[in-house]
Amino acid sequence: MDAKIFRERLLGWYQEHQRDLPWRHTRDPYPIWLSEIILQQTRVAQGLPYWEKFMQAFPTLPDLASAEEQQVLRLWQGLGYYSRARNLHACAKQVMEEYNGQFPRTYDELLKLKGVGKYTAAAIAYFAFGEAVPVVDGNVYRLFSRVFGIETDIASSKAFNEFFNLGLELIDTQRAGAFNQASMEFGATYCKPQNPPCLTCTFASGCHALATGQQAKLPVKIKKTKVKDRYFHYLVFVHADQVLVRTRPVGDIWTGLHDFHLVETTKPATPDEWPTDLGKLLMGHSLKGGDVEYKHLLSHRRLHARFYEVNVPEKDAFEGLATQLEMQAVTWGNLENLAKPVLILRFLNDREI
DNA sequence: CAAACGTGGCA
DNA sequence: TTGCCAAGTTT
Repeated sequence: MDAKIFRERLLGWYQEHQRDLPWRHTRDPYPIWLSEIILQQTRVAQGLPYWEKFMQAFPTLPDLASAEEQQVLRLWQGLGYYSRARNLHACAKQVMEEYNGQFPRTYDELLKLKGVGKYTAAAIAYFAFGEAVPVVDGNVYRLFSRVFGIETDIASSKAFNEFFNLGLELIDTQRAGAFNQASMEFGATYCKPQNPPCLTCTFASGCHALATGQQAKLPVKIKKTKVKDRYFHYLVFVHADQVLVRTRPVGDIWTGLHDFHLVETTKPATPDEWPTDLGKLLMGHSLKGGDVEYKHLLSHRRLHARFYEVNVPEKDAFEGLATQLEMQAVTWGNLENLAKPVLILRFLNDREI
């Protein structure tokens, strides 16, 4: 399909069907950057409330830069991929210190910012500064691969260059218009991963995938990792209105966030089957619970968390137990008042600790 | 460059 | 229920 035809159809569709999103009403790079970080691997419906929360709490870049990292993480709770929150904060400080509080205006400079990769740099360069750089995200991979019949594995590194170069051909450098927004929007809401409505599509004539019935096969994405199961047996020690929390170790899921002491197994296990003596040890200490299960599903792993609430009548008597359990970096606190970001699991909502 | 990183919606 | 995967970046 000719570049001009593609562009006209895409922009024609977009004019009719674009969503009204708050970060589209501005060219201020700050709210645009914030939206792009939040929307990495995240749907608009899920990210929008967070964008609003952040804009409320930190209306300007200096507000965010001068905040405590803990406060940023607390606001990010529940969104996932928490390194984004740390990079967000680090980036804000970086722009304040290295760029005099002004976002750099070019793709190459934007790429140097923390948490800003090829996609986000292109998006900001385009949306805030009008640089005609094509964005290549999951939606663009899908749209281009289907319409033009590209069978390159989109997980491979050369795929990016191939799609980026195609984007350069398709984008109109003279009057770039809303090309990038339109291609992402179309991929997100019309040329969907499953069951796209091809018969009424504006690209119905000329689409390679429709002509060959390859909609479900494209884009090609080779997946390799197999699913692993992890079983977390949480011990929630409770004393009056306080619980024992700890900082999660670096190098694992939820790094630096807070949760409770846990025993991990690779299979379902009851306390007496745990690889430590913990289960037996706790039998004498009113171990209750075991009825709250939190299932966490990822593309390549399944997390199963079960919670055991352990009542601690006297903190002093507990010290010996804590030593035996080899518990480290733990502190007592009221979850509501903790000044630290706490990993909110369903358990907490259920129990109102 | 493969692997790791969260969560929630959908069929 | 299970699998797929979404406006990606970092290591």
